Amino acid sequence: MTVKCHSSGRPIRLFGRRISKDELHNYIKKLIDNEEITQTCELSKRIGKQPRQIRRIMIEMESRGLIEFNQKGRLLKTIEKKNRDEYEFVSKKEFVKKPEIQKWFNDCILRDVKISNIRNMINQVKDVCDTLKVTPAQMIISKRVAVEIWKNYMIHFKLNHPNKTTGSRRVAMRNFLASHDIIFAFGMGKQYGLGSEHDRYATHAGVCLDIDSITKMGSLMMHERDFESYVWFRIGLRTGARSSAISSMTWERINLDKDNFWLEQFEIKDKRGQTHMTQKGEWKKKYPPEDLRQVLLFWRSITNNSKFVWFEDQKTDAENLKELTRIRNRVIPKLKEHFLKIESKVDPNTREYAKKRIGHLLRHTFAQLLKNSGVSSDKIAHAGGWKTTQIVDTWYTTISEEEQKKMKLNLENIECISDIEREKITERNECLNLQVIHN
DNA sequence: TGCTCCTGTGGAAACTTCCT
DNA sequence: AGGAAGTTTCCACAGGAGCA
Repeated sequence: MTVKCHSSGRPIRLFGRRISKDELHNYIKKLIDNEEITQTCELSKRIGKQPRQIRRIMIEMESRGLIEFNQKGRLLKTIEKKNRDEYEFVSKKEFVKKPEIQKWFNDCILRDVKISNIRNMINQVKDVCDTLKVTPAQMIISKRVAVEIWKNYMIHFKLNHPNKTTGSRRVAMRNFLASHDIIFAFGMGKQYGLGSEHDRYATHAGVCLDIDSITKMGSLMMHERDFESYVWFRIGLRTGARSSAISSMTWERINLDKDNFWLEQFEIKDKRGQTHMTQKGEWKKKYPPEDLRQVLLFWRSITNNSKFVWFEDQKTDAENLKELTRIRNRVIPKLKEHFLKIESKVDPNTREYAKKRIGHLLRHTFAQLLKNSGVSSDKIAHAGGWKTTQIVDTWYTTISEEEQKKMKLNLENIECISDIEREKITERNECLNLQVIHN
C-alpha cells in the first residue's frame, strides 16, 4: 500500500519542506557517498525519519540502481570505509584516549602496523595496567620503573597461567615502551624478561600426514559428498598454500590447459607491493601435477562462480574479504571433523598439530613429503613460496627417518677403521663364535 | 682485519579459539 | 557474528665464532 502511494509520486516532506521522491533519493545518496553513512539508523537520525521508513526508501533506491546491497541486503561498504571504521572503533576506547597510548597508537599507524595487530597489542598492555592497577603514564616514568612493573606482571601472569605463551605480551610491551624512548640494546631485553624469543621454537617441524591418511581422508570426503572440503584439501596438499591464499584464488589466474597447467595464488603474509582485493602481498605461480587439474575441472563443473573459485563475486573488496573468512570458517572445521575420524592412525605430534591447525597442516605436509622424496630445501622453498630455506628447515621439515637410515648405509660403505681395530674386531667375533659352539 | 657461516633476536603478520 | 585473547609463522639482520 505504501509502495503504491509512493509510486503515485506524492511529495514527501524533508525537514518540513515538500520535495519529490527523486530529490529525497538524491539527498540520501549524497549522505551515503559523501559522508559514508552506511547504517540505516544513522541515516534515520540525519533525516529525521523512522529507520523502518528509511529502510523502505533504501530498497526503492536499490531497485532503481542508485545504491547497491550485499547478499544480506545491507549497503555495500568500501574497504576504505571499513578501515576507517576500525580505526575509529579503536581510537574511541577509553584506554586508547590516554595520551601515552594515543602516542603509541599514532606511532603504529605511522609504521603501517595493521589495525588488528595494533588492537591486539593495546589490549595486551591494557592487561598489564588492569592487573597491577597502574596507569600507562606510571609505567613510563623511567626504564627502571617500567622493568619493575613488567617483572611483577610476569610473575603474576606465570603463576596464574603457567601454560600460556608470553611472546606477544613481551613484544607488545617493548613496542609500547619504545614509543616512549624506553629501549633495550640488542639482546638485552632478555635480561628483564622482555626478550623476543619464541615460546615454542619450531616444535612442529616435521608434522606430516602420511599417504595412507591422506587417501583415507580424501575417500571420507568424497563418500560424504563434501566436495568443497575435498577440493580445498587437494589444493592445499598440491600447492602448499596458506588458507588465505587458497580462499582468494580466482579462475582467471588458473590455466587449465592440459599441456600448460599452472595456477597463481596470492600470499599476504609478506607485503611485497602487489595488491589483490586491496591486500598487499605477492602472486606465486605454481605448477601442480595433473591430478589437481582434474580436481579443478571437476570443481568448476559443479559450481557457477565466474570470478572466484570459492564464492560469488560480492561486488566490493570489503565484501569479498568477508567471504574469504566465511569460506575458511566453513571448510577448516569440516577438515578437522574428517581428520578426527582417522586420527588414531597418525603420529602423536601430527595429531596434536592437526587438532589445532588442520589448514596449515596441509602446508607442512606439502613440504615434508617433498623433503622425504629427496627434493632439496631451496626447491621446496621456491615451490612453497618461502623467501629462504631457513623457514623450510627450521619450522617445517626434518630429515626423515628413511633418509637417516640411507645415510647410515652410506657411512658404512666409507672405510675409516684402522688395521689394529679391524684385527681386534675379528678376534672378538671369533671368540663369540667359539662361545656359541661350546654352549 | 675482514670474510663467511650460523644462530639468536626483534617485530609483526596470520591465524585459531574463546567469549559474549 | 564479531571482538578479545592466545598461538604459530615468517623475514631479515645483528653479531659472535671460526678462519685466513
